[in-house]
Amino acid sequence: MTNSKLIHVHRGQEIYGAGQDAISLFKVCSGAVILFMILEDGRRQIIDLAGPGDLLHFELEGEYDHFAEAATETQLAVFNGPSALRDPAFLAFFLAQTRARLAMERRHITMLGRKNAQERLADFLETVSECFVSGPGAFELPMTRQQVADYLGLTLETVSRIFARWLREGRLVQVAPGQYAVPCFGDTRIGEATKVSTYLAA
Amino acid sequence: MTNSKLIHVHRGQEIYGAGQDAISLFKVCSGAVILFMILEDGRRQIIDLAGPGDLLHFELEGEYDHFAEAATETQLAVFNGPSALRDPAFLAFFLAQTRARLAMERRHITMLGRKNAQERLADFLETVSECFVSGPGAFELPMTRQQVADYLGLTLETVSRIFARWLREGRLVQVAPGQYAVPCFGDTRIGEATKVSTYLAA
DNA sequence: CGATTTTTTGATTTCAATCAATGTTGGTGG
DNA sequence: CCACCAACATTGATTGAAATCAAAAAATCG
Repeated sequence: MTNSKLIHVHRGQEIYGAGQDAISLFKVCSGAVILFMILEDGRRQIIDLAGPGDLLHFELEGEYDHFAEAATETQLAVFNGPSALRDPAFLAFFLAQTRARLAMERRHITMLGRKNAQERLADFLETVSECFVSGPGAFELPMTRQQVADYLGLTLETVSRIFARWLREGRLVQVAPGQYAVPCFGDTRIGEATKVSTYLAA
Repeated sequence: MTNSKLIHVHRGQEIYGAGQDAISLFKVCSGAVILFMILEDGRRQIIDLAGPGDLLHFELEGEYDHFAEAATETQLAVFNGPSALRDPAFLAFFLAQTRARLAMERRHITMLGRKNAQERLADFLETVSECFVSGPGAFELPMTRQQVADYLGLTLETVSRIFARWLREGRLVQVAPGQYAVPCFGDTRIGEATKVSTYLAA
């Protein structure tokens, strides 16, 4: 059995940063972690949002090239990479996570390169609604407008305006602070196959 | 020893496509391969440009979610994924390639989300100049303007305009069709540490 | 309850997209 | 060998989506 220890990190706390030596692997047990890069002049781009079950990175040696920070109160399992990979079950998990992350990043690249602001936000809310369910048809958005903007390659003003418009038009409903719902969910007139992103950005 | 067979693919020929079953792993021996995704309405985003030594993908089962096409005349080594991975040396290579691809994609995401057109092209030419060397300070660009644009999330007109400006200003020199050089290379007044991308986009 | 952070909203600007020709290059067959 | 065709590239004029600049309003926290 691969052994690990559990740690708790607070909202906003850095887990690791660019330039530091990669020693441990981290798996999210609860909460959410943002992974991001920062350019010399301070521009920030969030690469991914890791939720329960996700590994944060796949480095076994050398330095990190990015940052990891808790977006909410978070529990992490910490592993020693090289020794954990000797466990065939862990290796299989590691490889599966790797493939999932690569696929996620391909989608992210396609989104940033070819989609407009509305499509980006719609895609993002769809992803979040699948990963951070908080009730029937409702989901938690564990990020500020600035963080959403940094994920989508937009400004916080643009994100705020699109949220405002969708809420005004009733495409999106705020059920609690940080919690939203898309009313078309379960609406049989629209059909089960309707994607949230298609509905929102229509 | 992990066994493989060699195949040749012509410029423009598809190697695999989204929806097909992933059976084989491919390693580029010579030439260049573009990896891309296509949206329902035809918008295309190139995810990566694979050169000699690179694996094209890391799927061992299931369907591809993207396309691979030869950008030039290309030689590929084809492996059976599951059996190749039983070779520890191949597994190490596979993991290293995986990490390299993830890092590349993080940079790509950051570029698309936060950099302007000039910075994107400068970054790209820097990457290409390291991977496709064709002489002292010169490099081969194995792609059309449209392909460059599809990699950078721009239009071909925008790419063409920036190329034209840099060539006019002498920041970039065309040494042959499809081959360019950045004159600051080896210019001791600028210093060895000068990055091509910094110089071009300045 | 005051102070700070976060969000909203409005006015204006800007960079790249789009629309529209024109020019070049490379491959093919007469 | 050269003329022609198709793919590729350039260049210009104009538009448009999102960024930027600038306050004001809400939410969060000690």
